[in-house]
This record gives sequence, structure tokens and C-alpha cells, in this order.
Amino acid sequence: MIIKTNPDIYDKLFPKGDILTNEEISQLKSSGKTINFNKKDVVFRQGTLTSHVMYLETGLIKLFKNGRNNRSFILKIATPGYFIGFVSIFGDDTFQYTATAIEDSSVFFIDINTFNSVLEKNGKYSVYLLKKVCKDNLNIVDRITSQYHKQLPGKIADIILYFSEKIYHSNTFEFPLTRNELAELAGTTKESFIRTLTEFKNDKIIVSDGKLLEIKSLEIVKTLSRIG
Amino acid sequence: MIIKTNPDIYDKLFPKGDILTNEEISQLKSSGKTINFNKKDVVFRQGTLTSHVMYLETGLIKLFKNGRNNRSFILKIATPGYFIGFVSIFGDDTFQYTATAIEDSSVFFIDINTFNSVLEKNGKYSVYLLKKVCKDNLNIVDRITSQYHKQLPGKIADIILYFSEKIYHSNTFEFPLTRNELAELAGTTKESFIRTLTEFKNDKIIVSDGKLLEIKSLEIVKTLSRIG
DNA sequence: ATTTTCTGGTGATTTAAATCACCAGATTCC
DNA sequence: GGAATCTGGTGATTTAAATCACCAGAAAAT
Repeated sequence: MIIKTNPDIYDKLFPKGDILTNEEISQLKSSGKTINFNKKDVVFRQGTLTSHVMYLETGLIKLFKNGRNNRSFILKIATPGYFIGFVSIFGDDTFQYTATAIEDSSVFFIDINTFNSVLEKNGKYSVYLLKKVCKDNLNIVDRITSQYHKQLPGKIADIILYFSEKIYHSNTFEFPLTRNELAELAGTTKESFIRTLTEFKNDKIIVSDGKLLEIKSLEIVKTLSRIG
Repeated sequence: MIIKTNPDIYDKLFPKGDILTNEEISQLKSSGKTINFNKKDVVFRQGTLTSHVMYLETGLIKLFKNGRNNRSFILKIATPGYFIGFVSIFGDDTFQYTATAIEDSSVFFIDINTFNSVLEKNGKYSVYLLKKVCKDNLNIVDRITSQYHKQLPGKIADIILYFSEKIYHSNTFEFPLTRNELAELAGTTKESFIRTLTEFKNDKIIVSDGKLLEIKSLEIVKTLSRIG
């Protein structure tokens, strides 16, 4: 059971300021419905038809592409305030990736037609979302391309920084994923990920026990990420 | 000198239908200016400030990220009708990649404030562009992620199909890029690209002479792309 | 006009990382 | 409650592709 203690849970859906009218907000609210997902549940599956705009209220959701040789590539770990599957909903008629909950999560589903009519009537809200999509797009493309040519230490350093800076905002955190999934995020294999993490441990750059990780030398992690 | 013979040169900027009013069209037209670029000219450089919306009228422009070890990664070859740098303009205040003309090109520059005010007043146009951005985003991410884990034959097959299907719509075409640039698009090195292309030639999958390429067995190229 | 740089190309060598083959403990399934 | 699967982990082997080292012809620059 998820208890919503954060009063600003909808601040990315209904941004502060004069962007949306109270009428529009209640229109969107009343056409929507919160659905809870347990850890490991599938929110939507690659290839299925899009039908709703989905806004992550609480939890953590991984977005990944199914590769051919049953190898996946994790595009992003979505945090609360993220519109999951948005680019697929507006850019295609089927989902281009799969979304599964990696923690118990709640998602606000909004009917696509209602959402669309608000967007078409309210240019400011459209521009707000356009900017959000562009920003997110830049982040995803930047993460993937900067990782692309890097060697293992650079890739793994990238992942450590990703969780530390983008997800948990702390030098100490617990990986919400298995080693295999972390490898899918880093674009490598389970074995290689483990080995490199062990090297980092031996070199006292990090302290790590199971899913727990503490960055001991942020300096070195950043350098490894930079030099690749 | 570029001669604009195509009457629909602006069909992506001013989409058919009732999306834009004649007033808005003339407002955008009058606030804009066509600038011509010669082959190899830089249109904008990664890290510089964004200021205009840019719409490619004619020509071909490559969008690429400068990697650290002076290695680049080509994100996309922009064709006429493409808003170059759009995600940077709306998602950041600096360009996140560099754009250079790979053929003589003409670009229509529109003042960002004028563009923004049209967008904010016209939700339909905003939604139109939102969809365009989402679609483009899916294509770029799909291209890069599907390429990511592939081995050389799969990567090179991908590139051949990219030019054949997305750029030239023909089984015979001329690469508009050098081998080095093609490697930057495929995510490999010049040597590896050349070697793999030679193998394709030896296996009679393609006929190739310099920049010219003809797909002899589309079947096999597609299979190589699929199995990676 | 002649250096200098870029381009396409090939061969030999090196190297990083994937793959294969395990193992023990924890989960999940029937 | 036992079988099957998943997980984190390590070592040995293989392999794909990057790197290095060239070369000749074209293109650019001085």
C-alpha cells in the first residue's frame, strides 16, 4: 500500500503558475484514475497499443527495449513526476518499449482524448510538455551516446553517477536492480559489470555490499566517467 | 546556388489543414530568413547558445555529438522538412550537438520568441510539433539502441538500410559521407567499416565503388540487420 | 607548385570484453 | 517440501573489433 504524503505529487502534471486553469485541472483529474502496481508488475508492454497518458505518482519504473537475442536495454529509470511512455503515445500508436515496476508504484492514467483536447486548447501547457519531452530526450540520448564508446570502467562509473545524481541524490544508495539489470542499463554483461564493480571496491573508490553502494571517491568516479 | 523547385518545401513547417491560420503563417514567414550553407559549413556548434528555430528547406545536414577522445557520434542525417536542433532549443539553452552541412543546404531561421508565441497561442500547432518531436525521438533512440549490441555486419547493414530507406528511398545511392563519418554513424572505426563493406562486396550482397552503393540482396541485408 | 592533410584501403597485432563453465545461496514455483 | 529458477560471484577461454602501421591517390592549403 502506498501512502501519498507528498502534497506536490502532481506538480509535474499540473505545473505551478497560470499554465492550467482550475477547470482544466479538474477535467484532467476527473478523467484520470490511479492504478497501483507491485514490484515486477508490467505497466505496459512493447508492441501493444497506446491508449492512456501515464503519470508516475510514486515508485520507480524501468523502461527498456527488448532486443532480439533476448537481451534488453534499459533506457531509463523513471522517477515520480515522469510521464511514462509519453513519446510512444504521441509519436506512434504502439509502445516502443516495455515498462515494469521495480518498486511498488502508483500511476495516474488519463484518457488520451481528454488529454489531447486540453493540449489543443491550451498552447502553454503544450509548450510546457514539449519542453519536458525535449529535455528528457536530450538526457536519454546523451546518456546512451556518451556511454556508447566508453570502456567498462567508464560505463560502470556512469551508472553509479546516474543513481547517485539522478535517482537518489546521495553518495550512498541501494541499487534497485539486479546485477543483470544493471548490466542492461550499462550496456554490458552481468559478469563484466560484477568484475568492474569488484575492481572499484578493491581500489577503494567505492564501498559495496550486495545492492548497497557508497561512493568513497566521487572525484575518481567522475574522472572514470569522463575519460571513459 | 539552390533552386527551390519543390512547392511543398514548407509542408512540415506549415502543415496542410486548419492547424495554422494564414495570419500565423505570414507572421512566421516574415519573422524568418533563409540562410544558405555550403557543404562542410557549420550550422551550429555544440555548446553554443540557442536562439532560433531552424527548419531545413533543402540539402542534407549531419547532427553529431563530439565525444571526448575526439571521436564523434552521428545522431542523424537531417533531410528537408526537419527542424534541426529543435530538442536543444526547447530542452536546453545550449546546443547539445553540432550540425554541419554535408551538401549545399538552405535553412529557414525563425526567431524563437515569435515561434514560441505562436505555439502558446495555437495548441494544435504545439501538439503537431510535439508529435513530430516524439516520433523523431523514437527513431533516434531506436536506431542507436538497436545498433548498440550488434556486431559489425549488423551495424553496417543498419547503415545501408538507413540510407536506402530513410534518406534516398532507393536500392542504389551514393554515400554523402566519408568512410570515417560512416563509421561515426555506425558506431565503429573507419577500418572496421571498410573491412565489413568489403566482405559484403565479396559475398555479392552489395555492389560498391567508392561512395556508390547498390543493394543486390535486400533480403540478406535485412537479415544481417535483424540478427545483428 | 609543392608541401601538407585527408581519404580509401589492407595487413598484423593487441586488447577488452563477451562467452562459457562453473558454484553456492536465495527465491519462487508446483 | 522439494524442484526449479534466479542471483551474485569467480576463473579460463575465445573472439570480435580496436589499434597500430603502413600505402597511394586525391584534395587542400601555403
